[in-house]
Amino acid sequence: MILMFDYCINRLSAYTSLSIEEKGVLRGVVDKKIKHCRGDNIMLAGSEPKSIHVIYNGWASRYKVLPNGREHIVAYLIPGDMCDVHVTLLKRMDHSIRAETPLTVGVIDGGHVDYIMHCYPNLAKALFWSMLVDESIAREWLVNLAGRSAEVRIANLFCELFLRSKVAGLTSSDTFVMPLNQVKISEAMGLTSVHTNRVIQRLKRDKLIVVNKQNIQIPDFSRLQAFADFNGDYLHMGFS
Amino acid sequence: MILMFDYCINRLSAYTSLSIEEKGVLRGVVDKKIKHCRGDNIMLAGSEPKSIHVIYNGWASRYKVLPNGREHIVAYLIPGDMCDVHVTLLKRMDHSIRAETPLTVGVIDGGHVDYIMHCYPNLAKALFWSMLVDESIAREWLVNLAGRSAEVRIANLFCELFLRSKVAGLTSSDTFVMPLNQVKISEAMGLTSVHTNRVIQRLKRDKLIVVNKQNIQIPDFSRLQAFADFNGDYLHMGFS
DNA sequence: GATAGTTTTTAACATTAGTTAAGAATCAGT
DNA sequence: ACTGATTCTTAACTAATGTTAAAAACTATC
Repeated sequence: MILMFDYCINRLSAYTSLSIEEKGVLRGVVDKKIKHCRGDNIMLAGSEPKSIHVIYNGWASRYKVLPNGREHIVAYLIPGDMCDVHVTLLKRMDHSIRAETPLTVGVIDGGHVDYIMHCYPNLAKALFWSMLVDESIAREWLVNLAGRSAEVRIANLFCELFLRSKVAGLTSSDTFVMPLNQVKISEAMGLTSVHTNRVIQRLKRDKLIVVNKQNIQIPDFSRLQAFADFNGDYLHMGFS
Repeated sequence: MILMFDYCINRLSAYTSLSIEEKGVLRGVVDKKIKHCRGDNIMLAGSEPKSIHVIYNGWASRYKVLPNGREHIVAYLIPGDMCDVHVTLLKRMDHSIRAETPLTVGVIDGGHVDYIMHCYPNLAKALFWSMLVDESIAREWLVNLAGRSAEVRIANLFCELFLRSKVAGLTSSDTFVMPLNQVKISEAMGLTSVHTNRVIQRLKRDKLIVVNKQNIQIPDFSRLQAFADFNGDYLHMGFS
């Protein structure tokens, strides 16, 4: 359980190396852990959270609801990701966050956030950096939705999720865990679940991915990367 | 010319009221003005800019190039917007920025940025806030691309651009200036220019917008808003 | 190992948006 | 006012993705 925070530390370390002290501070400011069931909202659009949340395990999504009732996922959150650092400045959530699997989050409340921001400038920068990487990912998703066919788009998503999982320390060799079903993929990719299914079948048939329950193996990353027109620069984690 | 910076100050004022001193500091840190021709790159993906840029007049776009040569616009920048505050943390640009009209930018170089960040915490927060609003806009664009039909999508864009122009102080009553052609709209909306044209004709025919050269009049904003399924919360500027 | 719930798969058909290419209208510079 | 360049518009045709609904394959639980 002590290791829970390490996914987050791994991720921030892609930006800057954290001192033993800084890592200790990060672990120390977590006030409590909360467990959520799949489907629970961690945070609702319009709310004004006073604390920030770090995902220990499980996946979550940022999503918005359209008037026709359809829900659109604008980001996936994996272990180590922080949910809402931006509320230090934006006051109100402009989207909701939901647990997409059973999930545990660490809660760092407002006072502790302020403490980090004032006393640990290097940590503060790392937190802002992680927000900006989220922004960069959103921009790449825009290109993905606007300019790539369904097949290339989904292949691109798998490349991203594999690398993000890898940086967090969640992969074993060429395999990562993708605990979301095809409906959730379709809600993020702007496709129907039927079409998402057609596309994933083709990716499997062409051995670009090998799926075994929730484990996705990428037998040849560079082949998938080429097919997907994927360039990892936007993750700002030192990939070409 | 002294008033050039006011669009930016207007925008930041939607977040926090700036003191006379702070406004003076912002104006004072601008080292030089640069004029760009339409089509000029202000900043290239992969570069490591040391200064930040504020748009005085004219419009720009953030864009990425796909291997097939197609260019995708991921954000429009209007007078008062800052191009690249995030390079204080992200080092490399993950996208390019281009002047889409003749354009003047103010340049604030690195030293001055550091000075603001250290000595004017309120200003520093305002700059970070503007980045986070950009991120929020990117998320809304994701929903727009993934979940709305071409007609509603473009209507939504016009709502956004009208309100952003209004906050910057660029509108006169119900009219704003949209200096980009239909090709540029299509590059942002993930549509072909032919289809963009079809859609804009329908919006004009239904009097949701009235176009006169580069002036776009919105005779009944609430009607356009309803058609567009637009909710301005994501702009974080106090709209419902 | 039977049952209910969830997720994936299939199929037939409908619709939106893309493609290509050409013509009309508008604009900028002389 | 004339010319060339740009932008907008139209048309006929194509392709990608959406829609609906039902069946099959899993998964978890008793």
